[in-house]
Amino acid sequence: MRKIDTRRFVRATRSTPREINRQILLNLVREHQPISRADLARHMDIGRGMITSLVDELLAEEAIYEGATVDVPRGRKPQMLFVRTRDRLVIAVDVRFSRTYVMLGDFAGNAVATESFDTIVDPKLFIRSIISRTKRLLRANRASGRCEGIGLVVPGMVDQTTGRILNSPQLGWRNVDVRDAIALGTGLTVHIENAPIACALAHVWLGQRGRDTGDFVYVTVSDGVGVGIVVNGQVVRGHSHTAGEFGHIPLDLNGPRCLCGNRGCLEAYTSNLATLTRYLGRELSSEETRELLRETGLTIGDVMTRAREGDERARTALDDTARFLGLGLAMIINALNPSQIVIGGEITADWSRIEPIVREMIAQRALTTEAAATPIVPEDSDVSPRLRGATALVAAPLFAAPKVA
Amino acid sequence: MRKIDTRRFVRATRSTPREINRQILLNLVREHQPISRADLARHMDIGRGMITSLVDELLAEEAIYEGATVDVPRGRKPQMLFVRTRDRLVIAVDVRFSRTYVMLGDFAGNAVATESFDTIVDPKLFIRSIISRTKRLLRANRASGRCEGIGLVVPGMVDQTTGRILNSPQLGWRNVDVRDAIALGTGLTVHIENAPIACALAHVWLGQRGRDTGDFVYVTVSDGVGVGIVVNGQVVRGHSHTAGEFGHIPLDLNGPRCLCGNRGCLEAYTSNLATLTRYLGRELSSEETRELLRETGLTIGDVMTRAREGDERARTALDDTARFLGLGLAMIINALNPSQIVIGGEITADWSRIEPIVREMIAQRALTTEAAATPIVPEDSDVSPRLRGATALVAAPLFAAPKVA
DNA sequence: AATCTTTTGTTCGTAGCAGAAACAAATGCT
DNA sequence: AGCATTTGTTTCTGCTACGAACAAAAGATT
Repeated sequence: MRKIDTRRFVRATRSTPREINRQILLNLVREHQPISRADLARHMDIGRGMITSLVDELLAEEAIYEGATVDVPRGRKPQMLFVRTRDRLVIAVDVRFSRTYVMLGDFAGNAVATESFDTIVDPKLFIRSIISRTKRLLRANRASGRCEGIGLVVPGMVDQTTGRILNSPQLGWRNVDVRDAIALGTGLTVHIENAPIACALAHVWLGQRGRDTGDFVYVTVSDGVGVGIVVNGQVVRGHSHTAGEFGHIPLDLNGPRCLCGNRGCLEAYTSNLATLTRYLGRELSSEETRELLRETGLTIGDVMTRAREGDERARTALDDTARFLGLGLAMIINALNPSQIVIGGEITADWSRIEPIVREMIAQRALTTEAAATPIVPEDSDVSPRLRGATALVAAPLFAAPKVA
Repeated sequence: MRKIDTRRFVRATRSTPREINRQILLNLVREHQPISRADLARHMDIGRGMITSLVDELLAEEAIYEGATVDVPRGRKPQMLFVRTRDRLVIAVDVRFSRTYVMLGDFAGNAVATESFDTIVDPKLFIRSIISRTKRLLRANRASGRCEGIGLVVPGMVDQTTGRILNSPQLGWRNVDVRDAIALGTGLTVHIENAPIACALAHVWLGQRGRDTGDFVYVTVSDGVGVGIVVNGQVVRGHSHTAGEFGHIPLDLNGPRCLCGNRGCLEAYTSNLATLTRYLGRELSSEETRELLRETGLTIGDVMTRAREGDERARTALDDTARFLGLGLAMIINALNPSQIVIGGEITADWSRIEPIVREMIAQRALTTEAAATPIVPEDSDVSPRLRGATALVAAPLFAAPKVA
């Protein structure tokens, strides 16, 4: 049940039913392909005549294509339909603290070409670099006419209405217009999104088909801890674009100092940085620790390897991380009761070690047995979830439900 | 942007545009009444002919009515339209731990008659009592033909699909069918909802008109601490009906024992019971404390009165409650970044004392200045928010956006 | 081999509804 | 009285969902 916002509603016109049914049909093809017109008619509980008309429209727009006919026991052989994904391309960009990754990929999230470069801190130079790299990638792969947009994933808050990056502590950017600048330079439509939200979107749109993704929470554990929330099939961005900051909810008011300035934030216990400093027996927020990490080049991967090899201190550090992560996930479960939680980040590589500890903590704090049984699944994509997110930013709007009422 | 659920979508038919526009019009009348047809045409950016046809339909159904004409500087005087609320009645029921309140009220939330009785613990007897009281109230007020349904607000988890109360610790009910039993006995449609969610719904549908209620959080501080979440204009119920349990997120893992069995839950610091036991210098979960409270009959209202009269211990107890509430609200702000937080419960009576402390804690923990400035407003209705919530359960569906796609 | 059955996909006529324009009504101003 | 202005109704047009009839394609049956 949704209230109609009387300030920004969308009135229905004569063509609204067609738009809606067209989009339903497109999504049915997406999730059931290959599928015949007759099957679509049965799924939609509608006459086959209507289907023919809608399919003709989608074929004309090249949103879908006809494949081969298929053998059936009796009657005329049905002609199968597919959505066109292979030759619809996307430039996906993942901007991180130290490096930026650029991928030319198709609508299904498959990579055609990838490259990366050290992240340029100056926004103007960064934008110029993205524009020239985009042009070069498209030329090199003869993809100029087939690219449907650029998706940009950034660590930080994004205002979707203006396309500006409001605040990215990691990059040191504040109120920077990236979207329109890149759009102007390349002539392509550009979508920007905050990283955990984009990962959640990728899970919704590029995840295994047939899965219910109406409400879930995506938790990324990397340098920080980010959360993307999906409720009622929609992403939650927050009134001032900061929803999902579970990472800065305190587990202990007297806990270790967090980079945000407060004490005892979840992130100060479970981020890769936190695990590393705990492994080193150091203070998280001190400049010396960061210096030490830079010098030694020690990564969370190293700690995980050492734990597997029997290093007791590494094991304890990881087990503690798992324990605190479990507490954090229990909070999310109590707050939002999602149908599942998806975990992304390096620590999923050792998920079989981490999961039992996480589950135990959740069992302790969850209020019902159903909530305690909330599935916690590691992200399982080969391609970077962020690059898939960037891809989804471009592809998803073409399949989304039309906004009405 | 919403994904279409290919398992339970609603296809558009020839009459879908009409349903949508009809509902938009109805909501425009609701929020702008009195309003003329010509004004509606301007608001909806549509021909006046279309409006005439839609209005005729709504008039025939008696959803709206025509009022007097109004003086305008030039031209024909417009005929004003209103939604019919006065003689559309609702039985609103608020089930609490010790007493149950029943109200016969109109669609706008105004009370016609009220009564209350000691809550009957046995579900069957309770249902029988509700049925007979409903019949009596309707007869006594000559309202039999004008009652459009029963709204029932309960403390606990409700499954909306089956209408069963899954679990209500306060009442000791588990998997009890209340909806269908009362519907059968009265011949009226019955809606049940969990209390904080219903309060949030009342705020959306019966609150001051013209306010943006697309996303906010409703926090009730009474015997426990409950939270109703509204995102994208819709209520969040959670996958197994337990969303909004911020009350059981821990502030301190070694804190006071909570009734849920864990330690340091927000509720164990800020519920009325918690404040009372802190005032008494006692342990919350012990049976003795509950016994003592029953004997002395001390309520949170008494503590607030004493604080106003200068009782130092009462002041400290309330200030501490405010401090912990501030921490809890900061968590909610970081997690969901709502456009505002509405507070309900007894402590709002002394809001001017509580607010500064709450604001200070939020300022400390919020991540951005915008988030720190999230308005925290006390519920300001004269009628019980829960009874208004029960009313909204019945009234709201008639104004909701049609489910499509 | 001809015919029947079954299933797929197309075409066509009908009817419901949005959209636009013409029309009627009501009122103040000149 | 005539004109301007605004509100509300009616009428006509055209788009599109809906349903039925039709054509096509294949195996099964006689």
